[in-house]
Amino acid sequence: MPKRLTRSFFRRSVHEVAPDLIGATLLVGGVGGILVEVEAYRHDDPAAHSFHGPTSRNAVMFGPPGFAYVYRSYGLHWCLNFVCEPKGSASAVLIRALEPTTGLPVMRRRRGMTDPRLLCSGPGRLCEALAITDAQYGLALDEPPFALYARPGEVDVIAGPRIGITKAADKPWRYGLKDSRFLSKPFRTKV
DNA sequence: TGCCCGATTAACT
DNA sequence: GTTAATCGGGCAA
Repeated sequence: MPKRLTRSFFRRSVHEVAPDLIGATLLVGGVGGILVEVEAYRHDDPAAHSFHGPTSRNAVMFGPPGFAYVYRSYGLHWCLNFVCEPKGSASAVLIRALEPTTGLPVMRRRRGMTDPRLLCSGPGRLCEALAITDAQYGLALDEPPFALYARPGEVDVIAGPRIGITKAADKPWRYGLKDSRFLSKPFRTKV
């Protein structure tokens, strides 16, 4: 079994942590798979929830790294982030997609569909499949129900613009597993 | 206090 | 391609 990641893994720049998460395995309550798509958000990034300073929603982003930031998106969906960098820098990695490997029947039931490519390909879909809600807000990522495992070897990581934002939309801070069929959207191949 | 918009998704035309 | 569902945050008044 690959090495277990501890919270010290997150004590680095969000732009080092984010690409290093691609290929790692995330399980929540024993259900999950291989991370194939994430995005980095920095405290000085106008698109980041922490940009305007601490609020009750983003408070965990201003705490120590290695904890879960969960927020409601569009009043409907939950989105999962991993807090990074030294305490107070308020940076986080948005977990956008994973390749389901463990607990497929549970995920199919929660999502109400069977196509494995639609189970966790998108931040809201992923949270529904893994049963992430505000109940996981602020929990440590190296303790149950979370379990993270380092990727077994090197992988091809590709970068591109982030999705669904209008501010700082030109920054290539979306990272993905090259040629994965489980991305929420394909990365535009360079011409 | 009220208004607009957003790190989305599924179901439409 | 467009749109409804649905609600907290930021900002103007």
